[in-house]
Amino acid sequence: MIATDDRKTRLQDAIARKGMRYTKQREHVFNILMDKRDHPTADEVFVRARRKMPSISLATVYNCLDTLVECDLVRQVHVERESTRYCPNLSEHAHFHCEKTGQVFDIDFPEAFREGIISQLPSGFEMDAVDILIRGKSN
Amino acid sequence: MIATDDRKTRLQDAIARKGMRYTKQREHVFNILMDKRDHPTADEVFVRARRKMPSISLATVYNCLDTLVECDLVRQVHVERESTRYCPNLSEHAHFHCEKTGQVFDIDFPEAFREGIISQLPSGFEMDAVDILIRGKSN
DNA sequence: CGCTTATCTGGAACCATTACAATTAAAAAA
DNA sequence: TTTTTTAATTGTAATGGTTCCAGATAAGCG
Repeated sequence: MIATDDRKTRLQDAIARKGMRYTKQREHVFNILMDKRDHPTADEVFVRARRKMPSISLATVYNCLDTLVECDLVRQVHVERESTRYCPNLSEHAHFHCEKTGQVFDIDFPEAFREGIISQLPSGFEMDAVDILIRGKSN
Repeated sequence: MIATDDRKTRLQDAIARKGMRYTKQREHVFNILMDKRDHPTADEVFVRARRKMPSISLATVYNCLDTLVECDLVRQVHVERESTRYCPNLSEHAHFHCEKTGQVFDIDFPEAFREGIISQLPSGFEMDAVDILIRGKSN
């Protein structure tokens, strides 16, 4: 299908741009993140990956995830010191962590926020990125 | 001195309120955090603590820090998945993480921000707290 | 097709934190 | 004050997520 072709092309381009190699493992891990955008941990990705690729190793899953982050295709999400989660949503957004279920949700946040935060910085501080984690309960 | 007395009273009250016991170790660890508000890790607190109390153990430092968090006297600060840091600033603020030096700074943020974030939440989401981490370079 | 070298793999190593069991010491009771 | 109770401290072992390593495999260029 066209959507899947686009995805593959995007992955190929991003990897080529960094001078790295296209591998089945990288493609498979990327597809897992794109198919179910539920902020899985490396271990959860490993479990899903093995279903269609039983020979993949946990080390490779970590390697692939690092590569995807490096290629700006996915982002890491940190909740306290829990296992790192992975998020393929590249638009600027915050994360909501439900204290009851442990789930993580994407929350859009207005453009104005970024500016507001920057305007609050003392001189001499230069911002590269903001991570906003909202803790609470959903439903 | 009066300032130190106030501090001690505050610690005693907070601990008593939770029905816990006042110990030299807890007092010592609390003083370390209050004296130099530079967001130390448990290990850094351990190093400082041993200078005046050579017999204190790392396990105790972790226990004391947990207690202080429990008693709402200090807060944990998380930067990516690095070691947990501890912050005695209880007012609502963000943290700035300098990518060059690794230092963490407190950044005030306007009341309006909290409201703004809450107003952005879809219905069914209830916020307890927000953690804002600004990544960038200072000086 | 062959060659070079990045990537993959399984397992060992690492590091922050937690768990545990024995010892010590708050602080309540006598 | 002394005794008693039991929470807190201590040193060490265990845990869990992640990284490191060395050998095997496979991209992708010529």
